[in-house]
Amino acid sequence: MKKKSNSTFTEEFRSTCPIACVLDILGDKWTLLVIRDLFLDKHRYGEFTQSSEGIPTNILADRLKRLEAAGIIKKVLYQSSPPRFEYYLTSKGADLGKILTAMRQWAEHHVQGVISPEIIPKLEIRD
Amino acid sequence: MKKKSNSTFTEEFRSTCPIACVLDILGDKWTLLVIRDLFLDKHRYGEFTQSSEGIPTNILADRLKRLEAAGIIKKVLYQSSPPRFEYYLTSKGADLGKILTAMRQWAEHHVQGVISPEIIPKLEIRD
DNA sequence: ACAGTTACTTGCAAAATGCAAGTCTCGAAG
DNA sequence: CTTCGAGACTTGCATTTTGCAAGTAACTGT
Repeated sequence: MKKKSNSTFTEEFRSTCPIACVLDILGDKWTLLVIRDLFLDKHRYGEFTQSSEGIPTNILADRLKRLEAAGIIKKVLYQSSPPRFEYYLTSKGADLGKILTAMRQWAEHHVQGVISPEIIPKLEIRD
Repeated sequence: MKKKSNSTFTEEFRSTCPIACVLDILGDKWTLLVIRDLFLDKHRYGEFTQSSEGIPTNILADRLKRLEAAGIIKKVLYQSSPPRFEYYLTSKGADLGKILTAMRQWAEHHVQGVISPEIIPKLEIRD
């Protein structure tokens, strides 16, 4: 009897390689910048749009949806009329810090002209 | 007198943020998979095309060109008629190892079903 | 009643990606 | 010779993703 491939895995990911999987989740020009902003203590839609790279609002809305679906961020209601949300990293999302740190260090060594932001001492997580 | 902004920096990069710069260099679905393959001791065009994710050949050619232009990889002639090249990481490229390691570890913790490849003991670098 | 704020959504043009097929150079087989 | 096949790309075009501008919706403050 053939085992039915129930797996959403193959639908979501190109291969079982961990690098490929990570890229399928956040391998594009914008996703990690949203994550970066969360690490810089930004939490609201408007704050993300104000970052210097100028993310288009439709892309931002899409990325927030995907990141929430992936369990990397969480939407938290902060006002009920009209309903408004803040976005926070989950612990899964907070673990991306190591990737961002590795990127920052590489850029500091190898890309002339980068200016690294202050590191936020304690990060708020919502699971 | 206004200083003329000679800087290719602003043409190449969206902002001075190190994360944004790294993403401008390798923030897409394929670039880091080519880098991964180099870390797995693959060096020829044909080897890259055979990886399980199935990179389209036009994309591969384009990424190799960009990575070479960015000083992350180096083309090395291994046969002269017809001229054939192998691609090697430069030391700048080899420093991306920390980013890949961080990604691998995140995936091992947070993505069910990934299968990590063996790590190649000593990596050949060509500067 | 009306302007302003926040958080999106929609429509469409432009760019990037993906697939198949084609090219070019040479080495070896017949 | 002539053809065949391998390796490394390139080209053409369809599909998908991105980017920009404008629009919408639910309030709040004046």
